[in-house]
Amino acid sequence: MSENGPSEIVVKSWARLIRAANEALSAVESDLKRAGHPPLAWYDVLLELRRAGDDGLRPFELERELLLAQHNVSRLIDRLEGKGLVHRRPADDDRRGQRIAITEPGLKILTKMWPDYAAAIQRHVGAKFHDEEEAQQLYLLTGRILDRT
Amino acid sequence: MSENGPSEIVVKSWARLIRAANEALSAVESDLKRAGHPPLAWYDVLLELRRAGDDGLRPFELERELLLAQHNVSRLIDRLEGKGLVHRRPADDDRRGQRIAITEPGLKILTKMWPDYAAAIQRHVGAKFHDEEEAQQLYLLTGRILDRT
DNA sequence: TCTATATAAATGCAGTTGCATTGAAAAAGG
DNA sequence: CCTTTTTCAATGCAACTGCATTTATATAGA
Repeated sequence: MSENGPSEIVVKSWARLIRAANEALSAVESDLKRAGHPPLAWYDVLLELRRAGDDGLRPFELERELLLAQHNVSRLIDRLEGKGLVHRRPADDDRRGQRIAITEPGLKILTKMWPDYAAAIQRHVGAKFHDEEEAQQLYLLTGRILDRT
Repeated sequence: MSENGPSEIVVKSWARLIRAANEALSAVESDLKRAGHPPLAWYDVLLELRRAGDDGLRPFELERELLLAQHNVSRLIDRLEGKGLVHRRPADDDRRGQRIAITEPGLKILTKMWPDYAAAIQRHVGAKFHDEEEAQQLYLLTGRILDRT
């Protein structure tokens, strides 16, 4: 699969990949919004921070994990901090940097969002598969695109 | 696959679907930009318009085809018109509406972009597959999510 | 050590998107 | 018909994103 031009079927699966991801994402986002939740990006950040524990993460680590641009992370954290969901403190081993940790209210948001988020995933993605096998296949194929072996 | 909560593998394939689409899309977009091309959204619009032929399309038709918000289409057309790539004229059967058609320069953009676009698709998606079979599978699975049978 | 280079993060500005509203014309319903 | 509702498209405003630049600190190299 590494000849010159893309085959017909590659182009078609490219188009559908983009479209399916888009549609699923907007559907899920809109469900969440309707239920009064913050945008998904917030969930992603908070989830990473919960995983990281009390020490939190450096902004540039978040950047790598979430594939966001640097300035974007900077301002996303601004907003989350503004709502009291995360906490900024200087990194004690690098005076250029800081360390972002999740707060109690931040943890609450995560648990409050999850049921609706899970339901939306099931509704807009899970329910479309005929069996678990298909989910597994999609997992594998998207893994290919992400170079996960 | 339509029980209550999403299974583990559904959640994981959801996450990868979004991420793979994102990464592939930004990689392709960045290739195009580096080559001096306009954003992919322009390509999509122009492609639809070329398909539609001389009569062009109504903005709301573009909206449906491309899954864009109404006001977004409106301004996207503004920009394309500004560059002379499309042409607006009043719809003769509906005085509220208009009809958008592609221009000669618009057609040129399409043909100029395609080689680089195709190469980018191949590089960031096609090359990742082990065989055509896998592309076919992804096509099918994303089709499921889009409710194409 | 002292200078040059690289990295961490913030910020100003422009372009884009989302949201709500508006204006106009068409379709529907009495 | 005439009123009400719906549809098509544009626009003002706020939020967000991308891009380039800036500030500060750390690391590398002469």
